[in-house]
Amino acid sequence: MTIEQNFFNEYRLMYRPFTNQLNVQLEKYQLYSSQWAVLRLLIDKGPHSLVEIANFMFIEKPSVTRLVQKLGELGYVETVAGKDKREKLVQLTAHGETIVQEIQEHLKPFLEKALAGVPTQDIEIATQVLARICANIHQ
Amino acid sequence: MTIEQNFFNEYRLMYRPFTNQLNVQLEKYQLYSSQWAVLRLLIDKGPHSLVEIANFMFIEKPSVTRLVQKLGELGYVETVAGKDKREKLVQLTAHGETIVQEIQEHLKPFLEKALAGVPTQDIEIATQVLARICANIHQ
DNA sequence: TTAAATTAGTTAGCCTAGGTAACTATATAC
DNA sequence: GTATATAGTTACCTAGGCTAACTAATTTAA
Repeated sequence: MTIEQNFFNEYRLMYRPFTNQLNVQLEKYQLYSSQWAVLRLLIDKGPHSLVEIANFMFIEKPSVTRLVQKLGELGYVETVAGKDKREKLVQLTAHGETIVQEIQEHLKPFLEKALAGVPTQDIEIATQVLARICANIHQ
Repeated sequence: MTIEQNFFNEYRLMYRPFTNQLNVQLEKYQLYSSQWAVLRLLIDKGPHSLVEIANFMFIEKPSVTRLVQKLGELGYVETVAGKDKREKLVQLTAHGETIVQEIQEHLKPFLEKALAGVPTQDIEIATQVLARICANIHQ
């Protein structure tokens, strides 16, 4: 087994357990991890159109439509007119901003437990590796 | 955004694009990445029962049943009697072993391209980080 | 300046990769 | 010898995407 194969093996092995447990953490906010990813984007980088969200998350437009619809029903986001009549800007509601901050606090111990015993520097290196792969994959 | 949040952000962002492209690579062998993961386990660690595969991959028994059924239809694996009449051991067929080696060669450039520009040492660190998280998550 | 092409978003229906509940058959414990 | 546990299967459900085909608005080009 090469070092590359081993890396991607571990990468894949972690995905389900982590996502499942994250979904459990998010249950009390009626959210799934995919929806949480949208909220994270909005709080970190401000309002975005649906196409922008799709490009950022590397998913297709119809997937974004559903995610945003669900977040809208929960009252966490709202859409406002964009720079032309086609575009919709998605932004957090006041309630949404409060909830996102609450969730971030709620998730903190979970994420810290997941990374327990890992030196900060190693987390940073691993983060850079993942980002680099993402860039490599998209040419 | 904390360093932990940033790590898991990058982790999640990479998942779909990578899996989608891996599935494209595996298309000519009529395999999906989930099925490939089973073949990888069998070639690396020898024959396993369905329950063992489930435990190793952190998925449920019915999911393994389906994966193994599909691999059986393709002629890549076969099941033989286990240590009692309930247990089935899943092992690669002769054809399966040939194919797995062929696929590993086929995937090599793809995986290397994905990790292009990443120092070997950083890959190792990232691999350890992922393995540690996996362990932390399962207590 | 109108016709063709492009872009933002939606709807409908599909797929992968899982999951749970409930079952059968065999094995173990009391 | 009955109760419990274990290996595997079947049926059905869910998350988190996908493509194709559409509408409405905008831009390009003839």
